[in-house]
Amino acid sequence: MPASAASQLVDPRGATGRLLAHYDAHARPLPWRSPPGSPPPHPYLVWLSEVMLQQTTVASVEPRFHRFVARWPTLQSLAEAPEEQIFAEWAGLGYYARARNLIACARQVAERGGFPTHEAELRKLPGLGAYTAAAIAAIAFGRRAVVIDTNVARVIARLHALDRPLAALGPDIRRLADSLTPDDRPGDFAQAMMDLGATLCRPRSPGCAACPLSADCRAFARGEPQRFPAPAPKRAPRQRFGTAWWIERAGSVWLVRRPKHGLLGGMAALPGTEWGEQGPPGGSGPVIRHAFTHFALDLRVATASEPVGEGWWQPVARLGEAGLPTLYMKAAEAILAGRIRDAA
DNA sequence: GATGCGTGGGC
DNA sequence: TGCCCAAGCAT
Repeated sequence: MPASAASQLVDPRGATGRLLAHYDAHARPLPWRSPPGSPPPHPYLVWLSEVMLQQTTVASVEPRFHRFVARWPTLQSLAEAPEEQIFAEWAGLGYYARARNLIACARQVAERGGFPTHEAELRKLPGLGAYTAAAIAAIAFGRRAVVIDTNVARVIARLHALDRPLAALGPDIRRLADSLTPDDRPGDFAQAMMDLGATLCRPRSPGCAACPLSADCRAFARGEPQRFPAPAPKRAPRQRFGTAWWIERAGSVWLVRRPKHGLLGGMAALPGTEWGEQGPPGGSGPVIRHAFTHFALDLRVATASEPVGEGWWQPVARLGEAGLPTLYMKAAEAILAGRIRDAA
């Protein structure tokens, strides 16, 4: 790929060199990362961490990554693990399609005897999109790949003072990121850009005084770098209502598994009604308020006596092992907290 | 290109 | 408290 006209605006080698020097001195030590300039981590660890990090913060991922690796130290062990155990280990991390794709990907890769080492082949695996395929190619295999996540996109938008929303900047961001990406150390470069976005070039209150790219940055030169790029337009929040059933016998509660696809797909759950726009539902029992990305849910947790649908009895004392998503953990906690209050 | 898909933390 | 945001992907 030839250097684009953008290289007249930002000197690729100069800016890239300053960025990598800053990374060599300030790279955050992370459990899935090897120090700058050293051999890369095992592709299994790069893949696992990258999938966990999709739309999820480092702070949330760290403890979960340790647990996953302790339980399934190799790709082969993960590929052979029962699905329910993997779902349970993922519970609370969110975006559960990632767990489904993780399982499918592990099995495919085990079958073929290892990860492909080129971006285009990685891109075909379940759960690996443009970002993750490029990140694994660069970080695990040292391939030159244009790695663009939300951090990189924001850094690029500020370097060039692009003030439209990121959704409208895709092709521009890609071209400019390409022109900045070096042939050497592409993995370190990608991680350096992401570190920069996470620690200095933050969405709000960017730390330009310590930034190795401030001399290259048009947004900095204009002042108010936090104005770039423009925020995404907001969507009107929606409200839904539903009822879940707490069915308990002899110290166990009746759980079901949600359908494979859609919201919380494949995860353990309390049985309940569909969630609709009409409400709030009648009946008695605590109401849980839970904010999903695209709607808010008021869920009444009502007690019932007869098991509903296919499911299993889960001992209440071991509810934590059931792998319930956060919504249902909150529902269970509301029931159990009410019980403690009643006893007092 | 837009929409559906979780959750926790920061301010 | 409410809002914004996070190492995105699939359709």
